[in-house]
Amino acid sequence: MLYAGFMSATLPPFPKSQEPFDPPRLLEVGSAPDEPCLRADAARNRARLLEAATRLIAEHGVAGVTMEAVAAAAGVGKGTVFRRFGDRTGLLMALLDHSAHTLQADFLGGPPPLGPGAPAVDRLRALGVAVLYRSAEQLDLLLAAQAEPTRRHSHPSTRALHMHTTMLLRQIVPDADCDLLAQTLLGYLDPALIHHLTRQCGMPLERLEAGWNDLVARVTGTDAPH
Amino acid sequence: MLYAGFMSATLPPFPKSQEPFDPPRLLEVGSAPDEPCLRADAARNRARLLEAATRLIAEHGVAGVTMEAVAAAAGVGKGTVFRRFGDRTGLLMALLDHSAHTLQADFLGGPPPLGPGAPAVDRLRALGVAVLYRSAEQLDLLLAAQAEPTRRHSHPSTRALHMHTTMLLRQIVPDADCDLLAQTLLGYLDPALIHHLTRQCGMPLERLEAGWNDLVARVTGTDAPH
DNA sequence: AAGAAAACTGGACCTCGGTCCGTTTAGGAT
DNA sequence: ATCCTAAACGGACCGAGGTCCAGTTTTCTT
Repeated sequence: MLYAGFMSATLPPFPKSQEPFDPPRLLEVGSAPDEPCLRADAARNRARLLEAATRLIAEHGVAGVTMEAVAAAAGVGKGTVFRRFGDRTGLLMALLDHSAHTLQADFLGGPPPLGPGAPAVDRLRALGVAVLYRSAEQLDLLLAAQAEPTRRHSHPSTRALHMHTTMLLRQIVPDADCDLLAQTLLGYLDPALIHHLTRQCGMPLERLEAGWNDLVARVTGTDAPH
Repeated sequence: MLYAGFMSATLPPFPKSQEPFDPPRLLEVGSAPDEPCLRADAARNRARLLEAATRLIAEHGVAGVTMEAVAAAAGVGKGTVFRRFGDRTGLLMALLDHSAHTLQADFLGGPPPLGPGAPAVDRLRALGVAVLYRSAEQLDLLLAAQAEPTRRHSHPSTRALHMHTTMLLRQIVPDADCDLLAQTLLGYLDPALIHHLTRQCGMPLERLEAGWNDLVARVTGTDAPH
């Protein structure tokens, strides 16, 4: 959605297909029934590739996920991997897609306090904690998937999280610049930061969790929980 | 300071030199008179390389700064560039070193409100604004120099900024987890975020500045300025 | 069923960051 | 002045990400 423009612009008469890539359709709420419907062989190869990548991670860690290795392990050519996922980041993101989608479903339509029904502050608190633990779980993958700085904030799942946070904030502090406030809050949940704090500084997750609650309290001007 | 360990560990009997690199000595306050004192030729080449890199940026933008191109432009071998700066990030960082050092001198010993003498809250506000404008100026370089997520928070200049921020916070809200609070605040000043907000969302710097002041007010529980 | 367009495939190829190691040189000691 | 050694040098080399395009397969149309 950022490259599509210039990509198709650069090949006037030729195959004209291009603009491949995996549609990380996330912003839609429920499970979208309208899969982009890949061609049968393409869908099969996509599945194989994801499976191969997962296996490689299990065996050699994220660093072992070489585009060539994945291709080989899946029994396809390298070009196929790139056509499907765009680049390495795209492949790794695809691996994270499921958990991202789950999280999203949870805060959009799941049970309170994460989902609708609870007061906004509580939802916000729950959101941070949920993200925190999910990130801690998949930290390596998240770090590796971290796109170049220019794209970080454009990824659909990031956008969705940001939109949701902004919306919650607007219910709590309607007069603030909730857009910026949301960015700040989410910054606290950045995988790189979590990595630094937990693995390099040795902080336990509980402290980060407390820090989140405190942060929410300060930023929204509400009381800390309990 | 993170690699030194394992690097020297991997070459037992050999040249044993290694652990090359540019000492980004930043944490020392004044200008350190004890340069690591490179050999004459090394110092000359270092200067040439930085100059060449600067020229390349001016001509082709940051993307034009290829290690090989820099080496060629400086009339040295590629190995020399790596020996001096470790990797591309190191080279780019070195380019930023001067402005980083200036900023640091300013908040450590410059005139108020940035330097000592003003109330801590004012210093904190001034700090954010200063960082904001410096980042906006050197945004491309900062983005390109952004190290892999694992190292981001270990860089000396980042550490220094963090330490200083923590210290200021401790004077304002002694009972808070100032370490985490500082991380949050600094997260707001992350180049990637600034890039996103100003260039992708089209926000003017003034809004970011206001956002910073508001954030400081909320986090420290003080009043917004004016 | 046949034909054509669209989509997909695979691997040769390119670039660039990073490593290695045999050679050269600075500069202190004798 | 000479020697000696640690330091610096440079460019061949390697691996990985990413591009390209000629050839193949699927799917749609008639």
